[in-house]
Amino acid sequence: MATTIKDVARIAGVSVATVSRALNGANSVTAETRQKVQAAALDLRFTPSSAARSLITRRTHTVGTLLPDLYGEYFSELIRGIDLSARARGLHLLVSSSHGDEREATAALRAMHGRVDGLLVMSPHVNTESLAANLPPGLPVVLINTRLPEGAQSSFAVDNYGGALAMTRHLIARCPRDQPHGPPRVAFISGPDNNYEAQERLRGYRSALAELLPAAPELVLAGDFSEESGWRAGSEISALAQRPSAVFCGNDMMAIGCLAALAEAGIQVPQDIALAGFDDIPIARYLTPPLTTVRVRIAELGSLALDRLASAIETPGRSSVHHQTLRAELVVRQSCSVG
Amino acid sequence: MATTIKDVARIAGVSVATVSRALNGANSVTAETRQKVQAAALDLRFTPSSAARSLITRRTHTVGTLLPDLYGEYFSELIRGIDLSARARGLHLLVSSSHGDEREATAALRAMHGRVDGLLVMSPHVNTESLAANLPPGLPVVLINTRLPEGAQSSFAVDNYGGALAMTRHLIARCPRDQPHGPPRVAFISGPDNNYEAQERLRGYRSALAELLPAAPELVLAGDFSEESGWRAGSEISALAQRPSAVFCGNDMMAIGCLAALAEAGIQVPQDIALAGFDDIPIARYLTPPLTTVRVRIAELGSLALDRLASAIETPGRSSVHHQTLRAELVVRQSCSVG
DNA sequence: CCCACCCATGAAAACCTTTACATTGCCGCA
DNA sequence: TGCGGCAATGTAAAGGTTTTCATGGGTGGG
Repeated sequence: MATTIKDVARIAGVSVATVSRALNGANSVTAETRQKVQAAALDLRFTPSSAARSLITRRTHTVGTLLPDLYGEYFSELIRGIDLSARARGLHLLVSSSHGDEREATAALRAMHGRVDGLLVMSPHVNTESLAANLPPGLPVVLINTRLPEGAQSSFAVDNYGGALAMTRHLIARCPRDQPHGPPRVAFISGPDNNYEAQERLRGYRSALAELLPAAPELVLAGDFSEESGWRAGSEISALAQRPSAVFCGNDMMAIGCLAALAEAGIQVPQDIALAGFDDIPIARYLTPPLTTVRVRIAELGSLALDRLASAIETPGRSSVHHQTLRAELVVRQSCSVG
Repeated sequence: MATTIKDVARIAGVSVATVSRALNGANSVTAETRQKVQAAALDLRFTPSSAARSLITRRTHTVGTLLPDLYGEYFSELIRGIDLSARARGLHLLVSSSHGDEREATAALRAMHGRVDGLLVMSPHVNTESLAANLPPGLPVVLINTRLPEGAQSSFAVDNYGGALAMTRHLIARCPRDQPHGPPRVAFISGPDNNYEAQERLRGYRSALAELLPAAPELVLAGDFSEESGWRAGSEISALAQRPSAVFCGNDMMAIGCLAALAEAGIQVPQDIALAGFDDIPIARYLTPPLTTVRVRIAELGSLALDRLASAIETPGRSSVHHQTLRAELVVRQSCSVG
């Protein structure tokens, strides 16, 4: 460790205060003095102790992210977007993830205490109360894809409901009424029960069904957003006596698994059945067939949330809470083109 | 901010030293006193300031990771593995990525100064000298997939060379000598030039070629590990007058892009051409056709590296440097089954 | 019964930086 | 010439915790 600001002061022949001022760009320092100090600092490879600095400054220049998981391209993209904006602002990124239950999540929350200037939260296990209870009062927080709280936090969300609604409508409409296989029938592979996004997508599916096929029963298969669960659901569908005309998967990962299961069963997409996903992860367009999906600008979501958090950190007083919902747009590719 | 150790001391009616001892589990505290202190701490929602603590302890309980990028499932998996082990040890994770050049990389390196107890480095832009120059002398560092240095850092690597060698051999062997389409010919889609892993994989390809097809010229297409570059290379291959019998992609992402390009050109895999990737990312098995690839236990790689780092942090003296290479195993799926 | 020792606790130093306040020296103006 | 004021720098406090050393009281043995 060794070299501290005192060493620099000694070598440069000035006081520690002057060193601090010179290195932090304060204006009341002679050019000559500043140069002496900088030379000494460079010479000694001085790097200020961030612990000491943040002890007095009460700034860590670090933001924390609380994520439910780190698995798959969705989070990969999200973190990428967050990281992009964070680095642009000179902020460091502390990641915490995979907390299975609320106890773990609040522990993670408390652990952030004093390590971060702000928090990006995307977790099904965290609600407004537990945030208030486990975080220092003034800490800026931005929520991602959680239930819109009445509370004081800004939030960003994707229009999961609208996207799912549009996609389900599309899947119903693509199937001509007078086709030989009977009426259109759309199955839905759901995400984890406690996941807000999954719930919203399911809600969108149900709304469209109620609207366009009020008589038809819903056909929902349990999934958990993993490829494997998509595969299992796909197998179930293959075994069905009356095969649906389309399968709408709660996310792209499950669509990938489902596609594999269908292929294994000799069911062709889109000829025999249409397939759609949600998220438009980068590889979606490269599947065979390219996957119809709902585009969510995941990286942008992360970027925007971090931008918002950064500005909340910079201007602590003006807590202009605001909620933004990002549109989700239909991306029609071959996996559900009309035979 | 407010509540500090002093407040707890006042409420509990003891000194700050006793509070510190009681909360940190020191043995020389009466059960009664400890209970009083804990009650007070709980009551005031006291959380120690990590800045103050690490100022004196010289421990941050945080490890940093320097990654070249955050794009795609490879890094998603790597971080997942790292995070898994980190959380098991109560360590926090500071991620830094996407530094395009050496200047950015060293800046990121210096920024870690004092924020972390150890560093996990996987970057093409960082060498032993720049590590030594930009980090405090005693900081434990573990390298991932870099050129094995003579230096004092432990390192973990995947046997990229061996994996590529085995895969190329397999691709050559699968093609019977007396088949109508002529002799076996294996193309290789390379990764970024400055990437050590990419270089090793290319080297493995070349070795196998030199060994089994000494007369044949190599066929290397430029790629950069992204799906898109795989797609471009796939298009080039489709347009080739004399089509190779197999394409070996430097990683799975490029294989996905390449597969899409081939499909678009009406070339069937594996009937018309065999396709193989590298990494065995989770979705590889769910492609159509399922992708033959080289399995790299990516998450395990991250876990092991972090475990190593953690033990280096815990026992600073015993700097038992060691280098470990993880085997890469062939995973044969349908994308290169013999027609 | 007294003394030595140990155990629980308290007081204070140390960690390193920033910053409010004090000081010094200089210039210009009266 | 003397003084107000300003610009540059120094001094010291503050930030919250851990830890060393000191202290006090109690206990066991002589």
